[in-house]
Amino acid sequence: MAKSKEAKIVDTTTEERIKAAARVVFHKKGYAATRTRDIAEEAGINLALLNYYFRSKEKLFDIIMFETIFGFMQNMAMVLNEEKSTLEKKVEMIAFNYIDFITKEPNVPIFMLSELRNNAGRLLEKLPVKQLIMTSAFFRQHQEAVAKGKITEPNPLHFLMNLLSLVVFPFIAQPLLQGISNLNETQFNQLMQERKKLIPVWVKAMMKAK
Amino acid sequence: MAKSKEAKIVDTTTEERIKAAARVVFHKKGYAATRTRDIAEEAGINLALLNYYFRSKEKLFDIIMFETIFGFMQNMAMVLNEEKSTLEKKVEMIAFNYIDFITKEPNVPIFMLSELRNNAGRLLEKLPVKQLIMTSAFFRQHQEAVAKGKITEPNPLHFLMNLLSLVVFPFIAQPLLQGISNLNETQFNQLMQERKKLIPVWVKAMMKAK
DNA sequence: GTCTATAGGGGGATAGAC
DNA sequence: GTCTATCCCCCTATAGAC
Repeated sequence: MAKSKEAKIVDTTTEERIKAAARVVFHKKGYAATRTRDIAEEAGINLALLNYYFRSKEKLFDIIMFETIFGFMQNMAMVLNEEKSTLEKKVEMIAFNYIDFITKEPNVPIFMLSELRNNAGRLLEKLPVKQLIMTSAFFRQHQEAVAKGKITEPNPLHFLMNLLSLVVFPFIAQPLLQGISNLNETQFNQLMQERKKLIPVWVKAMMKAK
Repeated sequence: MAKSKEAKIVDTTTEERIKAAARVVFHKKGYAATRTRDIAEEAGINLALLNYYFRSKEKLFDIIMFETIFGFMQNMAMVLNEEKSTLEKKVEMIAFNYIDFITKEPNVPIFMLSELRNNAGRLLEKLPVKQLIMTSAFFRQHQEAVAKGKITEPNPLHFLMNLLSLVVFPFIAQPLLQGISNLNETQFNQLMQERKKLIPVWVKAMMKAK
């Protein structure tokens, strides 16, 4: 077996290898800056095969984009819909799961949000995200806590925004943050690991602020 | 004077009109998806003039990118370096100024952070951002508050990340947030206006959390 | 300074051999 | 299914007239 300079994707069907390569390149560069030739090279296949399997760059992109959004939202939807766990436990789960996930896939958030900015309508219409989150146990539990006076801010969207902000934003701003501090990538990731435990504490304090 | 279909940029020098148009298009689409023809059309000039004034797409982009980052950081650096204002006042100022700024320029954060991801080194090296922020009154005041036991989290980077997260992230995630809620743009902006007053309260509570 | 016309190259997609 | 060769459009950049 020939050695390649970099670790490439092997040991699956050709179609899967192209998709895996497309995921890597699209996530890193975005749609416009990605060349189908980059994907072919990353997959270790010929350019013509890409069109043979997926017809066009755009169709391949739509598949990757859909799977990316779905994979990102699925986890959140599952956690937010757990009937048995408390609100506090859900905050812990989101912080823990997403910090681990984004550490492994640091390009996913900004990729998703950049591409959504141009095509939110087309890309989101297939996903029943709205119902899954707005009618979740998370939102119901939030309302109950507000009614009992345990949470001051009555709008659950602020609550969800705050949680996601604290978890996701540092990764998106990573280049800038490393620019103004002197952290290398390892030190930055350590900082993010710390946040797994800090964010639930902070969120609890915010909930009761007035 | 001929009427144009859309409001275009007029009443300045040609060079300024091209820059203003480039700012609009680059901010909206990013470097790769922007065509020089789009910029020329937005500026109401001929494509050749763009190269006459700026030599190349990349050179024009570098100018816009530099000015964008500088404009964004300058305000922050000023606020963080004020010797007279308290830490709490600085938090209020950042929240207030940036929510207004980003409401007017909603594409700037994701544009900046997307493009920085690929070229952080080249694009940040000209800016003395590091010293301006890491040695600021803000960081010194934070350390003093920690010493006095008024703030529990000793790392000022967490503090700055949290503040920026709460302010900036909701704008970046706007398409997704509008997708899962049913807010139109006006309602979304009202939500952001609410945050001007809420964020300082939340941050104060977080500071004392343990 | 501003335009028209065009060179030159890159990138998506396909034809056709194997 | 997979490859090589190639088409052809689009985009950046420039030449040259005015």
